[in-house]
Amino acid sequence: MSPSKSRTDALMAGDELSSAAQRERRKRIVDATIALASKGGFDAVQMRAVADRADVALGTLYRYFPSKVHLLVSSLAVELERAQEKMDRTTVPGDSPYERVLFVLGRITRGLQRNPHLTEAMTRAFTFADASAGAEIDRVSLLMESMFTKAMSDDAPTEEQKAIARVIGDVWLSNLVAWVTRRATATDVANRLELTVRLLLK
Amino acid sequence: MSPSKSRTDALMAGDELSSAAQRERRKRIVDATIALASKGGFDAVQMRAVADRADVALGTLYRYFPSKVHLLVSSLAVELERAQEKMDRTTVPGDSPYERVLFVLGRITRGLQRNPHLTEAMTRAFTFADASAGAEIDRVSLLMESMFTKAMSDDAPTEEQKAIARVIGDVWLSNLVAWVTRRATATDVANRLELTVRLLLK
DNA sequence: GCCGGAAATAGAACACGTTCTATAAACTTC
DNA sequence: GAAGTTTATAGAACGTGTTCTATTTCCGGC
Repeated sequence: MSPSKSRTDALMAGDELSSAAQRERRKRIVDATIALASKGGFDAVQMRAVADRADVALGTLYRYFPSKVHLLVSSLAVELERAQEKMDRTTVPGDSPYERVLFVLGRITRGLQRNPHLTEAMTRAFTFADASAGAEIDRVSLLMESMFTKAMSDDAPTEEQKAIARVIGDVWLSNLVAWVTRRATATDVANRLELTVRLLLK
Repeated sequence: MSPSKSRTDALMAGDELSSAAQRERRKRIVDATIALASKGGFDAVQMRAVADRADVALGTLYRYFPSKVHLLVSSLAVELERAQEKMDRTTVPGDSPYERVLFVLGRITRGLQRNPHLTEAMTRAFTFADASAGAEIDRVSLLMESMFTKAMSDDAPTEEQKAIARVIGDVWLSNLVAWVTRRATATDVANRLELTVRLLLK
């Protein structure tokens, strides 16, 4: 089914690229993706345009990322990691898990809403991903989960906390999608998230 | 943006087609869609193949459903309505909302899992839909919400119950997608749903 | 029955994701 | 530093969703 799997996976993992030139190419590709997505959303991330902008050949792009969905989900992971790092450098205010989770949620949500096109591109790729992008999806899911468990407590999360974090993640994503597709306003999203977290943590 | 909107909407609404021939065409199209999706999932629902199988021209197909996503989401609505009707004829067992919701959830989930390809096609279309399919999406969302609120109580749902139903719907969909993309087993899904409903209703 | 406009048809055409081919450049290893 | 291998390049080619065109069929009002 996928003859060159191991090589491709190695390239996708990203941390372990043989040469500096390759790490650079990869970065240029992700940057181009984010730039195009920020400007025009999912549809504007056209593989030929990404290749052009990143100054690589189309074939090279496909060697690094086996599909548009992989590309966008990997970029989402990159963005979430950035957000996570920023969050780690912040002291999250609030006395209860409820307050702290809401703070984190609000912060990230507003961050994403500041760049609607990018958010649209990434959430659509994320939810459209098929089995072949399972690894990337799991990576993002774990990032999200840990984001919320960290907000609940500094200690290692309990199973229940993980479950709560997953539920919050699901609701969060679904509301982000609703916002992106104009079926919900930013206020709707904030209200629903607040309500959800209340149901789960109060 | 969409010059022929009103006409298209009329056709899409489906209940109000001018002639019997048109209602028939529409039904043939949805049937063909479901048949193809059942056999090979999202990718097998090719517009030319749907048109062929429904015995309509490609242009006609597009007159009735402006995109593949509209087509699949409308089919999902049809299927959910069927499930809802079946459920309405059933007396849902269980003394608490918790038990009753779990029953409904388990029933529908197993129903969908009996036809994995169809489920894959529909959930992917649903989550990939963009703003232009907002109406269809809302229709399906409402169906889902009412499914769960009905399980909670026979009376008109409170705001809190609606909120809970929405959260359950979000988690349900997300787990269905995880199952469809092989990131979760049927058991995983059942466990997570149970856990979620417990958190919300116990 | 006939006419005019709407709807349906067959099929070409186009756009973009993806794959393939042939060639060139960049590396490894000796 | 030359030979062989891997990686990158340019661009053609292909598949499928979507749109367009020209023609034909259908349907409601006369």
